[in-house]
Amino acid sequence: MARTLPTIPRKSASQQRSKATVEALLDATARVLVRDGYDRASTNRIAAKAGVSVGSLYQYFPNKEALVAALVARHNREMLQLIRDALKKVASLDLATAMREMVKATLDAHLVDPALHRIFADQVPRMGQLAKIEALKEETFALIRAYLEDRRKEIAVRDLDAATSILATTVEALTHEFVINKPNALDRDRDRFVNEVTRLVAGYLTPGRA
Amino acid sequence: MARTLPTIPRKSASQQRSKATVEALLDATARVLVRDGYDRASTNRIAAKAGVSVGSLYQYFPNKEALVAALVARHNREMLQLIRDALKKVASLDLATAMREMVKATLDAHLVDPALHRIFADQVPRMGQLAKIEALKEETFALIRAYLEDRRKEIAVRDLDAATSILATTVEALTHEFVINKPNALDRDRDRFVNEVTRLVAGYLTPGRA
Amino acid sequence: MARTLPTIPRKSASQQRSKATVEALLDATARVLVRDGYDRASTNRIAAKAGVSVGSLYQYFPNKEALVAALVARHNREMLQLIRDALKKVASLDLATAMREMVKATLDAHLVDPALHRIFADQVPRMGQLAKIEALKEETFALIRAYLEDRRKEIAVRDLDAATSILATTVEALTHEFVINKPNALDRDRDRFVNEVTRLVAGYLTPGRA
Amino acid sequence: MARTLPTIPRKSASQQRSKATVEALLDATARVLVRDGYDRASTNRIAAKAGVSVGSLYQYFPNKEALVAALVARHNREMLQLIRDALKKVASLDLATAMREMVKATLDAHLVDPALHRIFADQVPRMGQLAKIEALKEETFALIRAYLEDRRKEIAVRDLDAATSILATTVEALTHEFVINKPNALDRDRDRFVNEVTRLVAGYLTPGRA
DNA sequence: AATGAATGAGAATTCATTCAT
DNA sequence: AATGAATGAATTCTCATTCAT
Repeated sequence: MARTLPTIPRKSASQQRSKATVEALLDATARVLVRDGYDRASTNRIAAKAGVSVGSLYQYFPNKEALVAALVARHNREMLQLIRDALKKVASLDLATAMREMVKATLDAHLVDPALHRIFADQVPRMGQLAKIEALKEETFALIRAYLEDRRKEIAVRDLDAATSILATTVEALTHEFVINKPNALDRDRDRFVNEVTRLVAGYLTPGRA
Repeated sequence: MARTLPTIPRKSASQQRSKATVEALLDATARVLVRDGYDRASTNRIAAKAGVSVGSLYQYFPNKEALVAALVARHNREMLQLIRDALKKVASLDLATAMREMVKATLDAHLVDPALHRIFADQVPRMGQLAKIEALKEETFALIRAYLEDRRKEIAVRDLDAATSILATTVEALTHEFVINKPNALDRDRDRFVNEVTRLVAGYLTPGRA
Repeated sequence: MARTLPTIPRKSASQQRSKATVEALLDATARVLVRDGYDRASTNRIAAKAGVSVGSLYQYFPNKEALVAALVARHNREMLQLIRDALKKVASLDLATAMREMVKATLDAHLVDPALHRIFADQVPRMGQLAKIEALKEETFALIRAYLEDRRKEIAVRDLDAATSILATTVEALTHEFVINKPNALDRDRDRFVNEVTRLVAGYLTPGRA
Repeated sequence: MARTLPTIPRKSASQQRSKATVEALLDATARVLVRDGYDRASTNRIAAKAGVSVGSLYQYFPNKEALVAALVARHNREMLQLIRDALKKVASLDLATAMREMVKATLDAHLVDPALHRIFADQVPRMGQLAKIEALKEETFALIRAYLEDRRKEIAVRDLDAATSILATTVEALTHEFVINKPNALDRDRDRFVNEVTRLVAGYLTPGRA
């Protein structure tokens, strides 16, 4: 029997395969990290879980850090997408409403994969490449900052950079704290959390109004 | 006349020796962590830096985690002491002033040993015993909460627990963020940082007043 | 004509490699045990002697105990094979002759590698997995028991299990004692040893006949 | 108040104290061996259990092996005493009865401290000094041999040394096997065990009579 | 004599990474 | 490109023994 000739161009096929392998590896990394913790997440274990040989892992990632960094990046991209979408819709809204949407989006972002997020926060050392994967922060900063610029007149703070930092950090930290350490409070009353944080930051930007 | 009995108990000599060894080990751990990072901080390296044998290290700490945990605890205790002292003096002061003192104390606490603090934040995995040691922040919570209780009437937030969480988390996170990622801003204008954070939290507690 | 497919499966190469490594490790373990004793037989030393890295050792054996257990098992299997072969041929023979063959086979078994056998007896702690590996002597028990069952009528002992235990233990212990502690006696007069032990056990099974 | 002068001569006092310490150490060794196994029985642990400092342990025993050897020796002495007493009374008795008494005494000896005996058999490596502490065997051999000499005429074996070896080894091994691996059988029917073993060895010495 | 802190060689084991097939 | 066997440096931890007090 004649061997069937491949109908799909080789390159494309292998490109697709590559992509699938990379995704499988990232998925496996996430699962192993969550299940076993960072310290027990060896490259061999991850490759096995991905149904791929260690050799293949190193075909796509030069070292363990790069693998984890890629996963962090993917996770951040997913979170960022939510923030981006939310802030896109907010341009025309008043400050308080805009802040509320931002808080909600941040919360949604943190709920994308809380278990994985927790591992990143608690166990993955932020050093080397990992230290730099703060792209999430940077774009969030830029987005917020752009919105505030638009509303400059309504805002009581002169130094927009500082205000943006404070805003972003506060919302991020409070969301993180509650998602990680007080998930029950959120389950019970998500709206109250959003209200309070919104009030906190809105009050900061426009004192006296609240 | 009977031979004078030794007034200093026998044990004290070796007890002092023990204590010195433990201190040396903790100091060495701090130095090695800061210099080499968590991953390169092996027990042998730490013992060597402490001028002590590995055996001695394990005489006092059952494993590496316990050693680092003890250091974290010591560091936290030092930071906590500053917060405690500040809040002690604050009982009779008005809200805004009290908040300002709290922010200043938190900042001082973070400046006790920023390099070490950064290692803890970035590299030391929070698992096992380490996860629990954050419990020291429970005392901060209690202290703040007690103050707020006293001033309950002036405060616009009903749920004191939630308010305390938000307050503590916000001040801690902002301080951390600026100490770690924007040290220059602090060097340039520490007062402005304190002002802004104070305004943020005071505004949250007593809206309309600011 | 289509390219000839490789007749030898890909895997076989690496499978053979694996097998060779395992064999090399077991051989090295035996040699190191005999030369240096159990306590000095470190996994690193064994790996070195096998011309293999420690890592490979742990690829195939989860810990030192498993390695030694595998060696004990291999040794027992070799010994058992001799017993098995001997008892196979003995089914139709009379009791005294059968016992003699069993004694001879046991002696041969103990002479497979007396030095190694001595290490096992004297130095290898029988704990954990090792404790269970003596289970191989269960097959000896079963073989003997089956033979006795066949000859039940000629035997003066009612409880066959007890008789088998006594038989097996006696022959084993005497052989061990002489091989280990009185090798000269055996060198001088192997037949006398066989005669005496045979008489001992045959007399037990069929008193009055001897 | 005047210090009471010691009424008991110093030397004797400290000699008694020494003896007590040594006993405490041996007792502690036995308990730790049984509880934790040979590998986990460290000198520090033993000293602690004995209520004595490690330093003191080394005052009385030059090294760990000597300590264990002393314990083995003490245990053997206790066992031997039983054998000795039994064989003393047996001089005038006929072969079968004498053998029976010897088997019973051996069994009693093995029941002195079966747990400890098992540790010695299973876990304590017989090397160095330990290899030589077969004094038990040697004296037992001598005692049995002396008895057989007396009864030479009734015995069918010419080589008394060989016969003694076979006798001693057989009884010892069977007793050991049953005490260690078939304790239930003994609990149920101790007499049967004694009967069978007696018959085995008596039949060997005086064939045709049984 | 006793104490117990200190020692440090050495053991088991892991895991990121390489490379022959 | 994939495979997975092999590598070996590095790490944690133990424990018999010593010795200053």
